[in-house]
Amino acid sequence: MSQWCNFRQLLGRHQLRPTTLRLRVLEILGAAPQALPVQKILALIRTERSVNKVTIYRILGDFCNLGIIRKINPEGRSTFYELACEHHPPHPHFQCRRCGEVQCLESISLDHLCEELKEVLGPGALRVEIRVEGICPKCQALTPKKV
Amino acid sequence: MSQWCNFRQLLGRHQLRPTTLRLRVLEILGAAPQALPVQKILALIRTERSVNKVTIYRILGDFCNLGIIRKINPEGRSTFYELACEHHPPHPHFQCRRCGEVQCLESISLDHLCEELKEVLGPGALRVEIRVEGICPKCQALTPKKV
DNA sequence: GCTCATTTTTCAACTAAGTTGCAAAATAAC
DNA sequence: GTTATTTTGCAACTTAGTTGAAAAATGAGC
Ligand SMILES: [Mn+2]
Ligand SMILES: [Mn+2]
Ligand SMILES: [Zn+2]
Ligand SMILES: [Zn+2]
Repeated sequence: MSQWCNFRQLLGRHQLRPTTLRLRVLEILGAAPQALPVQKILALIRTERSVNKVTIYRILGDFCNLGIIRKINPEGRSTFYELACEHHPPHPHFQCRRCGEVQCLESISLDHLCEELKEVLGPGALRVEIRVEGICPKCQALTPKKV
Repeated sequence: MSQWCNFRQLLGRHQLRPTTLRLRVLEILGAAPQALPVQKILALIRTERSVNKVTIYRILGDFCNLGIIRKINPEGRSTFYELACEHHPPHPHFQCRRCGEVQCLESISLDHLCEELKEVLGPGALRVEIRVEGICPKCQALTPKKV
């Protein structure tokens, strides 16, 4: 998604050392066209080297607390993550019931919807997560509708 | 939430026998002013009798597949459920970062927001889940903001 | 370069939610 | 009452994520 960020600089701004793993996690999230589950991130790194899952969980947890990445809670047991840099303002997501993938609906601004919601919610609302559920085009194609 | 439904009838319509446990689950969800986590449902029933968690998971799973109840995926590891009868059309939810409770924002109609989203999504969208995150009034009161 | 303090990564063990297959119990149909 | 079907329970398992403490890597001061 974002080749535009300087990840070393980003980490520095948050007093985090630019270790190989931290940079790799950011690169992976930055290159992904969609939000990724932890397992996928782990698997990608493990094609190159060995890592302990605890390390990845801790890296993701730290990034999330600092607001560098966003955590997404989709249907199912695994959590997904995506970059939260200025090139990726918050947006709704689409999750496929078949394959479980989580697509970004970047064309839909959350700001607009949030305005409506905030009228009712007041200032207590810190974040809004919108998840649309359905069948993705890829899966639709696999099982064409019977006529 | 809903004392207005005839649960025996509801189960009958779906060819499910009106067993004590199934009715109890519906009553609990119907009486709750908010969505409940599985653990809470289990705990409530266990104040009255002994139950195996598997049974509850199966009852909730069946209800969910039949559209009798709705599953909510909040932050955290436990799933929440709520009645999905005609008295409870889909609506956004508010989840507190402190206590984790999931309140229903019934005053906000999803239909309106869905219209906007559907323009972009086409007919592939089967369901929309909106989750607002923040601090609930109860928890706000416990930790008053420092002036 | 060497020493010490701090940060990062690993390891092993654990927790908690949810699942599976099958047996026991309850219920309905005959 | 006997039998077939549905529901519930039991035990064992899976999977995502967590914990605490040790080992390894790094950085600062010398
Ligand atoms: Mn996204
Ligand atoms: Mn609700
Ligand atoms: Zn799909
Ligand atoms: Zn609260």
